[in-house]
Amino acid sequence: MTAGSDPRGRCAVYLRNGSNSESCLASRLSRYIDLTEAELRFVARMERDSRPLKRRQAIYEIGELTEELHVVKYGWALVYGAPVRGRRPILHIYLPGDVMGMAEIAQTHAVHATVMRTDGMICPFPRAAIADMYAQVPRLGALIMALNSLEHLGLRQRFAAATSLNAEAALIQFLLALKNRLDAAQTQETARFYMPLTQSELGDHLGLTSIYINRLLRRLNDRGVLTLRDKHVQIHDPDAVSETAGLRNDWTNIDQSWFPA
Amino acid sequence: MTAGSDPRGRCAVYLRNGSNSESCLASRLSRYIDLTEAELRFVARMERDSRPLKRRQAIYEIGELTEELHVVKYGWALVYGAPVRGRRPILHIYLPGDVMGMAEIAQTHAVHATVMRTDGMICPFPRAAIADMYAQVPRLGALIMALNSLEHLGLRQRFAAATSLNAEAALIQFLLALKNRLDAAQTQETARFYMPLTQSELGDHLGLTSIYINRLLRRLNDRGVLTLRDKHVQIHDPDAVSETAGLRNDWTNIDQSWFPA
DNA sequence: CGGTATCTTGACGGTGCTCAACCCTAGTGG
DNA sequence: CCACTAGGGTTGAGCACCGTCAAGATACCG
Repeated sequence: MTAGSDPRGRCAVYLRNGSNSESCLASRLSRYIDLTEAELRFVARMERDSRPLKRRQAIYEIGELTEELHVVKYGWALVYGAPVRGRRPILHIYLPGDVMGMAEIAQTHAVHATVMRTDGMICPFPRAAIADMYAQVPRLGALIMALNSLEHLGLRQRFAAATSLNAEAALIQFLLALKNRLDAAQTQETARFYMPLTQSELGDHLGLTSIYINRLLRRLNDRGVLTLRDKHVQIHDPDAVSETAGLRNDWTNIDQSWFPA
Repeated sequence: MTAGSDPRGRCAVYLRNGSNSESCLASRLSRYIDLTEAELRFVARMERDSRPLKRRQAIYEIGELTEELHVVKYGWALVYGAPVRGRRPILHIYLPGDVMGMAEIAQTHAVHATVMRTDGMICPFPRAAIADMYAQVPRLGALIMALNSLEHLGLRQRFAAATSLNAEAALIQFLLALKNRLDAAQTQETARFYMPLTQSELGDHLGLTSIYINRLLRRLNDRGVLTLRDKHVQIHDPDAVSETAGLRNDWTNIDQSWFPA
């Protein structure tokens, strides 16, 4: 199985140290550093237990006690904010290889709901493992922290888009950012990529109505910029897209100069 | 000097362990945990060097090499995104006691510009100190991480506001969230609080024009909800405000159950 | 095959932007 | 003391982007 063949984003990639792994987290981490044996063992322990989930199954409900974090082994998960004016904003999208719950690690109870968007598999691990990680495999802790900061930066970017771009540019920027993330997770690498969200969900994520999303997609399709069909996005005019989006790709490189030895 | 007397947010509060400190960071951290001697020493080292800055002085320019993080000792700092359509979005507001640069710790060069909004004082410290902190004073590292997650959650909240609230509710929510943060930093504790941003800056932060901000403020003033005059916000009708904002206050308590001993 | 979710298209209206003035205050220099 | 400037606030007229409402068409799923 080659990377990208499974729309849900299963991972089966070769790590740099020669071994291979079905762990999306390990493969993603090894994109940035060569994992030591101890680090690989720690990651394996984080993914020891795994739970298959169906589409629409909740991982956290709002207000629920959250004693564990989760690694996404495969599948997509959506983070929903509290309902407001009859609609539920989608605050974040978790992809395979992501660690879910870092943003809420200071809370005893879930602030937002997290729900599987596709069938998938997730691996629960106790919150205290984060502290253990810093003590036992500090370089891994720093890397996880760095990846979390990428999530933070991505959110700032989306915030900037929501506040200062028009709807079309925001939509294009979202699709481009998604492609960057999928590429960084090594599950896809083409101009055509899997995107299972409905137009209504796109609207909830971008703060637009599904009706307007529909009109935008039609317009972009008619102009030959990009196509969304059969849950796959195909970018026909990457230059036009990159230009209107004006998006940095922060997902490919991270600075390790401050990492502990 | 009592807390809140200085509009710029100078700190001179008594720590729980009996000593007192001029460090906003120490006072803020000690709001959550009783700092040990070693932890206090570490914080003091982070604030050893301090640099006075004037309003409008840049801390980071976009693209600049960032070898250091900074603690805000007093004053406000604004994070500006790249210019887009002639306007520069304000992505974050740093207040006294905040650690600046955590969101960009994975980048060698500044993604966003950070500029002093008021005169102030900041304390640079090397990025590697973050890694040292996890090694030497792990509980402090976990706390800083938790505070960073609060910043992350706050951004999610603002994102939700930008995408699913109308302009009036977004403005009210912003002011309320600001009050929560100021209260958590123990620099203010009243219904009236310092807010030095111009209407134009409020617009850049909320994705609205200064003209519309002006109309909204006038409307809220006429309805007796709140007043913004002389750089101070006075909330007259807290109930109406809380209701339209529907805002959680995550800044008062954090979960320490997973902290290392 | 029935029922539900999703997509599509049209007509209309409102929130919030644009453009264009004008005012007020503080600061500066003559 | 006053002219001049810059930054910020205030208000009006007009309009565009995008939401709302409504109705069908299509695809998915039991």
